[in-house]
Amino acid sequence: MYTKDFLKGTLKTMLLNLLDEKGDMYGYEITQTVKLRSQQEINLTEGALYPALHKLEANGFVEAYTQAHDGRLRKYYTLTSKGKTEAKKALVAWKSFSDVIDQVLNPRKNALQ
Amino acid sequence: MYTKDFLKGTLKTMLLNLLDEKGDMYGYEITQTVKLRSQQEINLTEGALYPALHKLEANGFVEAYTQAHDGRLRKYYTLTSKGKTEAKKALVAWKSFSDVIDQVLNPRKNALQ
DNA sequence: TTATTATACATAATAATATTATGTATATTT
DNA sequence: AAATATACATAATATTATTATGTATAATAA
Repeated sequence: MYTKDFLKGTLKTMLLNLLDEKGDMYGYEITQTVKLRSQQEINLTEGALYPALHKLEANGFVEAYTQAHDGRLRKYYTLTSKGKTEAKKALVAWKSFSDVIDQVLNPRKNALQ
Repeated sequence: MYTKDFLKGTLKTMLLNLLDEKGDMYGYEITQTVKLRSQQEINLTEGALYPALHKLEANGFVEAYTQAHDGRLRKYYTLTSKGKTEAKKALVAWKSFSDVIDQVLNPRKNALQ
């Protein structure tokens, strides 16, 4: 069931697929990209973002390295090969999930019930 | 932000809109309808469904009445006018949310970033 | 005939994950 | 000089899902 994975959030899917598309990114950069792409609708909070990134790392989906930039440290995340596979799976699961919800909310006319 | 409402689930949206479309329904009937329409993908659990229905009732979005049927009691839920308004709002919010997530995952080519 | 499954409701314990608040620190803009 | 932006992180709390458990009747299978 997709349900289990998605009723609780789409954060993991966004993180994995942004890294897959754009290459290495650091946390703050991710928040800005998501804000921009969502027309300011999604404002990732630190309390959600950083624990989620740490969990992806603990699961071996990403690896991290720190780099200085203008006197501040940035922690960059890279997708592992395991993470690339997971990114694709998560994307398919999201599409399936949103289709299924749409089907529940507005079933095809030929469907039963 | 849609985020706040939806990162945590689509259950409320489904409940309100099924009642809006199909008229009065009882809990078990809702689980079967959702299972059928989702091709068995979504299996609403009692621990999620009943508290969610009770909360909708507490918020004045639905009203409940009990009816006997073949020796068993069914608790039917009816949308209130407040609930109808909420159903429409929730449907629009879901569509916006899924569009926004799609936009983050696969931004239009003309978009920045 | 008995056991299992389906129907029908409900709640408690637990897990997962989000929001909010707080903390540290530097750079930039007002 | 103060406020805002950049950059990371964690703790307290809230919400909501899963899982387990409980009660009860009807229908089906062994």
